[in-house]
Amino acid sequence: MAQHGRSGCPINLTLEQLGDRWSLIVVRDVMFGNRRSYGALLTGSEEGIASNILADRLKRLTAAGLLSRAPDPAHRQKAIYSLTEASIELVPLLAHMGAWGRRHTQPSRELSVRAELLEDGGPLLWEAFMDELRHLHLGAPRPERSVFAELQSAYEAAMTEKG
Amino acid sequence: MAQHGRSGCPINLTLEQLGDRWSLIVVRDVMFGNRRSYGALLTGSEEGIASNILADRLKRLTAAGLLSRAPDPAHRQKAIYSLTEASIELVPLLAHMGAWGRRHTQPSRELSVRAELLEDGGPLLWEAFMDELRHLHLGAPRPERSVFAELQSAYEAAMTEKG
DNA sequence: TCAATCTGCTTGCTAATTGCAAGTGGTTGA
DNA sequence: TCAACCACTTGCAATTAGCAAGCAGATTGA
Repeated sequence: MAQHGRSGCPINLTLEQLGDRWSLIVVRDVMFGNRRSYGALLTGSEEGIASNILADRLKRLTAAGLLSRAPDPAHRQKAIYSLTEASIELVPLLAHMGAWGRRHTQPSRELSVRAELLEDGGPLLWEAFMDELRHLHLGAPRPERSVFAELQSAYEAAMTEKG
Repeated sequence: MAQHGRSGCPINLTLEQLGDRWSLIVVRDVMFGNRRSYGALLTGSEEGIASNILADRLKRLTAAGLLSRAPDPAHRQKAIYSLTEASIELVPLLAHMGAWGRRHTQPSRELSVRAELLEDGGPLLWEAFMDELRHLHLGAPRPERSVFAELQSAYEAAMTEKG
């Protein structure tokens, strides 16, 4: 019952795993950007994560069971990171974070369209997206609907519109 | 459009405000524990927050518009901290964090009952709770249902059961 | 075949943040 | 009047963040 942490409160325990400035950014990029390798996460990073911090977070998240790591058959040096069921179940949390941020911070338009879509779609859309992530990361059968493609095309449309 | 932060992504901006180990703990204690003063937050802290960190977080959260600060008429030195509309709208986020923590960490039973109630109640319960918080913190009219009392009695029942 | 490049990290180093312990100075109640 | 109280500060050591450079194995191209 008594865990090593500060308290047994589930909110606190979640915060102990994810309560820092970078862990959820990494999860977000794997999840919504489908960036699956160290290099893709480093160079694609909107926020400019430092290489040592990325390396550290990949280790911690893997140790915590939020990412899994497999060798890339096409490139012996490379590893492929995948979401786990635990991190896939962060979808509703990230959707709410996006929704709150959209309302109470000053986000840029292009980077908000996905959050808006997720918010409007609600739990039904989240479930569909989670099913798709289970296909992409856990080898589950491919679902009919591709929320990922919907989010991506909305994002790209907003990007070209911006120019 | 270009804000001072790392990027304009709403998830990132939320993380920049709340992505640390203590900010949401403070909000949680004001929200669910109705701890409204520095002393109440310090001595009631389940996780044992340090006094300087509490002082720092109260300042930051107030500056960010997540708490408001008013003098206590009964005690000139004291201040009363209240939630704002922005922090009241964190209810769904905290509910999801509790739900995720219940599933993917090892929380203690007593500290999980409120999270369980919130999870089972869903968005309808969250809205009722938010209405009550608007009454307690923003002076809105008192709603009929007191989710606060429901959560509290469930928590106390679990505590006496534990002994 | 072999040099150039790429990839996934590591290593130094400095600045900022965390957290403990002790202190400070106004406030209150007897 | 004075001891207890209360809301913070301050000093200091330890951890963490973040920049810049380096490095070894893998791959690519001529």
